Amino acid sequence: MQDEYQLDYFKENGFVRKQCPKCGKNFWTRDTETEFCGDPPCVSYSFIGAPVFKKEYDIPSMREAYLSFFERHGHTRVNRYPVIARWRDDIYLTIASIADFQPFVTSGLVPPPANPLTISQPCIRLDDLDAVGRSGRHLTTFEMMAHHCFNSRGNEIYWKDGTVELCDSLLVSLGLDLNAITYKESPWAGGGNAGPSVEVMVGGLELATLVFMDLKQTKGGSIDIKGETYEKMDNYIVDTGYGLERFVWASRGSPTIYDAVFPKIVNELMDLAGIEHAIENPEYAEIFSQNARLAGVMDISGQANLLQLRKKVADSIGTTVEKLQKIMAPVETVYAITDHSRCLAFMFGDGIIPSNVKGGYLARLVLRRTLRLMKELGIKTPLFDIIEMQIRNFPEYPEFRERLDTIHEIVDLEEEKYAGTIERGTKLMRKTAQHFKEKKQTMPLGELIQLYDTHGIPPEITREVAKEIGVDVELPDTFYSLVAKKHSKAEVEETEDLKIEFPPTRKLYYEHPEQYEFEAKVLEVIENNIILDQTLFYPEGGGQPADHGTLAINDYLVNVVDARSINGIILHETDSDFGFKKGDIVKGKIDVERRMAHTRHHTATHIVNEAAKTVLGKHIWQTGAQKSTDRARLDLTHFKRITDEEFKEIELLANRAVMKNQPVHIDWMDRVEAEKKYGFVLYQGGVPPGKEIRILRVGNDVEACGGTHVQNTGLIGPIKLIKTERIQDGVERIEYSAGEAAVKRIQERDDLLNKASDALRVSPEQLPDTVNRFFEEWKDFKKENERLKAELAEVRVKAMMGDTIEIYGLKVLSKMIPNADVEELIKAATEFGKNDGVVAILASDSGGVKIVVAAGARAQKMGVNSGAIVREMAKLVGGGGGGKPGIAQGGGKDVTKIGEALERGVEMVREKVEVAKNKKYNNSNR
RNA sequence: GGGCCUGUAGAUCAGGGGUAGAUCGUUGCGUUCGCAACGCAAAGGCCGCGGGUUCGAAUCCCGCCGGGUCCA
Repeated sequence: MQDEYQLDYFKENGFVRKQCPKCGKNFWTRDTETEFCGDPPCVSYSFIGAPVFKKEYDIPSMREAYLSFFERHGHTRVNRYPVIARWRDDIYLTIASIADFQPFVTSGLVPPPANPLTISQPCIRLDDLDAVGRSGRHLTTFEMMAHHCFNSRGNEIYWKDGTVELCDSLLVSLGLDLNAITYKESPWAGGGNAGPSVEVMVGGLELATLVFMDLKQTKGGSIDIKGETYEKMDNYIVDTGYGLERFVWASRGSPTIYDAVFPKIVNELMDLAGIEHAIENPEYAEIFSQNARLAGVMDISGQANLLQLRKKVADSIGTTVEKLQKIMAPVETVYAITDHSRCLAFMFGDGIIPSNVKGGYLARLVLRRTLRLMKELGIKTPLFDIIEMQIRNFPEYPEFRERLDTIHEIVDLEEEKYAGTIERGTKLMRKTAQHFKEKKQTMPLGELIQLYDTHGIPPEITREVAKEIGVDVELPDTFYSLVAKKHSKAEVEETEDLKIEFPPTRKLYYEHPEQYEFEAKVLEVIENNIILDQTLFYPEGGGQPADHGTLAINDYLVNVVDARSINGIILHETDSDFGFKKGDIVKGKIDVERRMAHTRHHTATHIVNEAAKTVLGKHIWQTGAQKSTDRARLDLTHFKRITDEEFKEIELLANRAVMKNQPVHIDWMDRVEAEKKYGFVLYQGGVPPGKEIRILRVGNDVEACGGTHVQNTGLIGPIKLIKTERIQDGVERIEYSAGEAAVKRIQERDDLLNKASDALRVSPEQLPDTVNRFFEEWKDFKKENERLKAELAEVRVKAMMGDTIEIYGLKVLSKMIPNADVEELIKAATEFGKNDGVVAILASDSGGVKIVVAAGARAQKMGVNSGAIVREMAKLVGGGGGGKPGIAQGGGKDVTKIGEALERGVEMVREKVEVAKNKKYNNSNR
């Protein structure tokens, strides 16, 4: 690997290769005096208070300086991509500039938008969330300035030498002394690729990383890195990343990156929090500088490490940890809020919708964290105001301002939701804490994890409430990592793809969407799969299921039950064995009805999507769609439930779009050109591979889409929305039917309505009122019934009072009440039980056997247990029962045994009382 | 995508196989010149929906619908 770093450029420009005596890593420098690799902890920051460039920059001027430098050096400037990586399914956020070009450009499948190119890509990384604000250098959101160059064998634009030379020239153009640069060797691997790389160190700060990506991970590859094997790629890529914020910081030499990058916002927030931030005060500035220097050489992710940092800083400036903590903590919190709100501005500006899953969850995570930090400082300003401040501070992102209203609504809603969670959580915590207080126990860790995991109660709140209640809690620093441990990682399944080498199947379904029969030559037969040279069979894709149909030679015919596309080769799966051979000419026929239903639903999906966007707002984005013959569904990001009115409006607009009978335009376009013209909104339904993409336009909706579509919207027929469903927080699903399926759906609805109104003998118009009336009446009758039963019970009790027999001074009633239900028996028995020395044993024959026994207080004292009596009696009638000593019920099936059971009940009373008496007698004799 | 929690009176929640409860709110009565407070009383429940187990389900099991929350 070390040969990889022997660049001609280094040799020709007087560089020397050295090994760092501290970390053992190799590095290149022009300055023979340089001893260490230039990377903390081997060295510490030297640029603080000593800016490295000839002038101070802010974000826009630095970005412009960079991009125009590379433009002057033959690169094409490319617009930034969104921070939400919508074109990828493996990551939610754009974490690096190269992410913009993965996977298709880097794999060579799709040409880059320009080559070489330069870009300044906003990125979000939440890995070091805890360190943000404290370290003086960590940010969740940063712009990665980059120049990329995509080389292929025989067509190299520039490679390592050119890259390092460009880096040198850039730094010189900014006024840096070349001797100050150290290029540290640092092999890079990630995401299935790898290659040599150098880190560009200046003043102890890593300003950039230059990666030379030329390896891909392959089973059995010849190059071994960290236990994985790699092989050389045919295309090799210059992947650089220059930290815009770090460049600005280095140009200013301020104590923290936050003060360098957004001084205005930091100051405003300091004011809001009532903190004096006298960064001009030398003494104060020195504390922060020292903190940043020391933080630069330490890992400060856990509480313990933070304390260690505090100690070091306190020692070095001669103060106590407590005093330092008092000064640092609030300021660090302000820094964190500044960073987080900027992160949120980007997330929401690019249209992320908060959710409990996926990317939306990350937005919620940051948002809630920010709210907690604000609460800590007592900042009462609505979070939106701070985000708005950020957005107004980015003149270079005008697109964010257009979304302000939606962002306002979303943020306010999220703030409300969080307040609700905290309120519920606090209550629950109080209850739980009280419970442990009463038991005089410490609240165990498991309980706290449970509270956080299932109810989202952060440990800060837990601690606060515990203090208030006065109970001890077990709360370690590593709380969050313990929570993380509780959740095991999901296994990624690997799909084995079939290795087949054929020319791509000619797609007749695109060329002749109106045809249903075709002839083709059999190219290969693999088990039940047939590969043809051309086909009308649409393979499953874009949420549209595969076509079914038949393949035939003369009279010999087989059914096609599935069609799949693998790298452009279409496999036709058949349901039975067949005698087709390579070279046969077959006649294919697709199931027209099935195809038409799919086609209608597919075009309808685009129309519903457009209608939903009009009704709900521009923020909605398709997250999934599925079509079938009788219905289709569309999942959309939306931050609240779709109301009935909106539902109807979407349906109406969709049908209007149909009735306009608009043409459906389908064009194959160069991918780069299409992206330029329409933007990423093209990729609602996913990102298709390839240089050319199929662009579908219906009305205002433009999407890359590989499905089959009608030629004019009128052919869709009616679109009937069926229902909406909230499949996740922040994602709404709309279900609908189109064409014949819609007609059937409407008819089904009518049937339901008719059946319901027929049952009540009213017309459908009167159904709501009538149902309402019936329901009200039913409730009234129920109450009436209950009252009457109570009354009846009273009457019965009076009437039966004379039928009791005396057992040891207890009045015992044993009676069968024909046709009485359990409730009546209970009411009567309870009524009896109110008379003190009474035991009521009642039974009835309604729906089998029902038994109820009630015993008054004195009877219970004398040993009568209703539950035991019922259990015994119920056994006789072939059932079971139980209850409390005062009242119990049970039942069985054998009606003929009722009399016997009643007798047994009376007997039981006698036995119980006798047993109790003897016991008492024995006890008193002891 | 994978967990976990949850749905009971207008609101907040208890109960967790055996007669559906508490607090607040509502209404009426009492006390008061009136109000607040207080005292007494009452009204208000398909215990989310549909199945299953059981003599019996708000309670246990399964499915659906709704809400919450964590992880990647």
